[in-house]
Amino acid sequence: MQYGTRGFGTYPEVTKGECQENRMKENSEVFSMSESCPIRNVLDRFGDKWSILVLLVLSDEEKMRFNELHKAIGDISQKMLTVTLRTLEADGLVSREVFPEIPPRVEYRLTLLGKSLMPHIHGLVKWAKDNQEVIVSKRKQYA
Amino acid sequence: MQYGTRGFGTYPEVTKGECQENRMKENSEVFSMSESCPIRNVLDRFGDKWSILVLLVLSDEEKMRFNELHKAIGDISQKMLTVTLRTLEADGLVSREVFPEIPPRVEYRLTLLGKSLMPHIHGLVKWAKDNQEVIVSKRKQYA
DNA sequence: CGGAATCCGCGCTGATACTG
DNA sequence: CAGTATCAGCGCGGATTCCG
Repeated sequence: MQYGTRGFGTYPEVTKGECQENRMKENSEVFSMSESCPIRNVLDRFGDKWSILVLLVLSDEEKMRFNELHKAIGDISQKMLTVTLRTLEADGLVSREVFPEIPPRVEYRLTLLGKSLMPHIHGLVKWAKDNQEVIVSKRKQYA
Repeated sequence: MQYGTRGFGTYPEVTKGECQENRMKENSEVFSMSESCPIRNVLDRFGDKWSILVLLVLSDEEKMRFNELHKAIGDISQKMLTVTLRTLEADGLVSREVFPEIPPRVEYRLTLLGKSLMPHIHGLVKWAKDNQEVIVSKRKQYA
């Protein structure tokens, strides 16, 4: 089992590197910007195991209940679904509405901010779909 | 330190869920497709800590040597840079050319496949740049 | 210069049990 | 139904050392 398969693990104080200016040249798009770069601060949020999947599933329906999401994704644990949703909510990408009923009902939906992100996610997914076979085969060839 | 900050950790046999059909509705874009979905198989590769950053840096120059990449990224360890580059190479996104000289010289560059991915990455980065302040502030508000 | 190899700690993840 | 709480384990990532 070589590395690179996935994932993180430890992650102590590494990001203190404040994105290191990244000295992007004329291509510009200077990342640094004061204390923290968007790549580390924002994109890392989708580097977790489930965020993108949750966003994709949510983008298919106007609103979804907790268990709808759970079934739609399938192999996510309750805990991680909760954690992922909370994070997305904290970032303002997903809204959470609790209905004071019994049994409880909670509806999740994308916020406007969340919706504004989706085109880019879908672009990435389309690329992934278009190229996954090539990539998988290359991956096998690779000694 | 609450969860959601980042990262993975253990990751044993989870992906066996073969993307669970994901029953995408009329919005279509059926993911499943036989044995594995592109999201899990391809996008997960960029969920690691460095891949996107390496691709971005590489997209700025036609070719880069190992230590150029190392300096450009700044706070990546040699090991992780090597691992990341090897993975990207295995996936066919980056090419690696070794020059039989002393001292050794190795040049990395994006392949055509890698270049075809960049527009989507840049789209994501632009979104992140445009919205990072909002997100960071929302994150702070969130109790 | 550009790695390879090794060791090891930290914290995310999943499982399980419990609750209003 | 929609969570919360607790816990243990494992694998990622960093640091270090060595090499051609």
